[in-house]
Amino acid sequence: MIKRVSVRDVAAAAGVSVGSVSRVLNDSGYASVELRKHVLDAVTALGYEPDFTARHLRTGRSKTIGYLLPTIANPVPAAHLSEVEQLMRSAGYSLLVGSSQRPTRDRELVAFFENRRLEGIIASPSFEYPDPTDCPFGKTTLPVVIVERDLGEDYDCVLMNHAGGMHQAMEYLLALGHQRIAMLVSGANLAPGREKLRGYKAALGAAGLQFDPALIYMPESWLASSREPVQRMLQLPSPPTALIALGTQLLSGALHVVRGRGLEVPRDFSMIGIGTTEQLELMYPPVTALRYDYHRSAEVAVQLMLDRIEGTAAPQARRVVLEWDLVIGGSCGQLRPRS
Amino acid sequence: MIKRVSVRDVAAAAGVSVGSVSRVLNDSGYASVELRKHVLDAVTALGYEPDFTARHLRTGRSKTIGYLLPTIANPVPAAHLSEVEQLMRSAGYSLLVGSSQRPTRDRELVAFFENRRLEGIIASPSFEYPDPTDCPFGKTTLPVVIVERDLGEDYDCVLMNHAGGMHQAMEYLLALGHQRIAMLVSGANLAPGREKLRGYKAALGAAGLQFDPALIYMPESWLASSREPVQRMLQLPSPPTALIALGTQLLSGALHVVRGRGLEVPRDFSMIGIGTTEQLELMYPPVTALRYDYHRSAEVAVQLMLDRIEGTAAPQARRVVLEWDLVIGGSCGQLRPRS
DNA sequence: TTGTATGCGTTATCAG
DNA sequence: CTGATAACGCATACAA
Repeated sequence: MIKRVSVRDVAAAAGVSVGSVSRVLNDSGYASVELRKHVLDAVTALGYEPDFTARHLRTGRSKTIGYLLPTIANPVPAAHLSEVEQLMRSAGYSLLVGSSQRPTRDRELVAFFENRRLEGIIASPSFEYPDPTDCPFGKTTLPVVIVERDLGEDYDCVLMNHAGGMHQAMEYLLALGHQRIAMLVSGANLAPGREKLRGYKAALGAAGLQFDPALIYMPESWLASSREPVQRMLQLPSPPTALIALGTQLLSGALHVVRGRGLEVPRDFSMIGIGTTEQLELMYPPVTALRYDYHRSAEVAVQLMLDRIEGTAAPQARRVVLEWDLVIGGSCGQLRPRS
Repeated sequence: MIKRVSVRDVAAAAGVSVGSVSRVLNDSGYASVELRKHVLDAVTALGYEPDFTARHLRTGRSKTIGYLLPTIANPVPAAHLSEVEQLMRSAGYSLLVGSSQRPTRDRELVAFFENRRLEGIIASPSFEYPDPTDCPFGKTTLPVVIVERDLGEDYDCVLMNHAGGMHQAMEYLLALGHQRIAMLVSGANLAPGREKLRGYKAALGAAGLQFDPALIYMPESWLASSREPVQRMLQLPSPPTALIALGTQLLSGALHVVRGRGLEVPRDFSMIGIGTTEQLELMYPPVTALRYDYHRSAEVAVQLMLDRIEGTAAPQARRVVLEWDLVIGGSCGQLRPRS
């Protein structure tokens, strides 16, 4: 443990009291120009920087928030985390990151964040806790902002209009004449997956079409291959003529199977994918896709959190729903009669 | 600021002194069974948990380390971060994450980590600072472990044998008869890219072949498309017959161009990629690739760090170099005479 | 074996 | 306007 310069050293060097040093540095209370100068000179001379921990202990403000997510290895949440980290840092806060891996650890991490006196939690838990009494965030007094999960009306949250995004994608394909449209989405047990399925069904219903479970593939894990299920779908008596794959891996697997069967995109088969702006720019040929604006989502999450911390927010929970952009590429075509 | 239970409350409830409470909880000094029982009962009754910050201020141990990287949005470092976070947490440490984005911010983050009295820094800086006097880690007294960067002999570091990995890949292709082998690698300015180029040249030299810069594409950014450069290469008078693309995006772009020119893999053209175990499992058709064991790398980084923190490490810096596995898939074939 | 008292580095509340 | 001093919650040297 190395000796560091403290307020006392500064006070001694400046020939003033510790209280005065603190007042100058925090612009609290009064300080004559002369005294201020002495203090500031001593500060630069000694290279003094106030200690974060001591300040935290005294003021109760840790200037740190926790970010809880299932795993940082999943690139989409990781991109969100990255944005939040930047925005929070420019607002003067640090990020303590916790990956829960297992649902049971959601709870542990919240307890841990609380014990470290963080000022808030931004979370995408690995489970949605339908029973509010055993929700990990139920007892905490910390401000909580939920991202991409639906934990009910009690929490500030920012989520995407997955149903609406899917609806857009479906309407686009339906307008091109497609009627047998497959859907590949991961995370059946969470809001994003559930809502997408809802949007899918709604669009189908609005078009007066029947829902066929054989055209749906919803793995729980984001690490899942779509090759076998797509293979199966294409062997159906009445195979799909279009496919919506909301996952990079899901899309590439499907693309491979489709091409392997001699189908050409978009002539014989239409596809819609998903991705961030960066991912979509790299795809070639350009695929028609829902574009995820993780930057905007992060912005909202940070704003909700800061409003809570500063206390400028109304007491009731706020729900912000963001829309998807359907970016038209070249992977969809008019349905052609089967040969 | 809500009132929390403190040692004093526990002491009062147990009818003992604060010192005794502390001793019982930390197993330091003596404590009779009876006293211990009283304390423990009071602790559970009140739900007391020692305050992290106060303990930190008192003991000087923050039980937190900083992880510095260019951006969490890049999936490969993010996977590494994810592993480190888990391992560190089971060792009782938290991770404060900082993405530098710009090289100038490497320095800011180190200062910040120092100010918060973290116990160490695991870093993949965005620049390698050839001049040791202006290295951001030069002045810090914190233990530092460098990941996937070469900052010289003064730092503990864990890196991959990129030259060796590339050498393996080259030998494999050379043995198949290929002589014109293209190389696509990002990060020309950092150790991973630089070393891969070195391995490439070495393998070429060992085989008595000439180095041709026209077969090299080394963008600085990990977000870069390989389509145009590969297009150019295939139009050369003497085009490559094989290609090593060490990046998922680089590979998929190249694959698209190659197929677009009517070449079939592996019959007409051989390719070698890169990825984590999870990524490789999802690729289809299975591609021959260098497998990155980020788990192992994280393990080593954490061990190096813990050895430093616990002080069990020898004073001199340790350099751990890990090998790549060349996983044979189905994307490479014997060179066939040109038609 | 246990209790008391001091200090970690701040900020904040008082007098002066 | 400024200086002394008391906390914040804990660990520990020392006294009992």
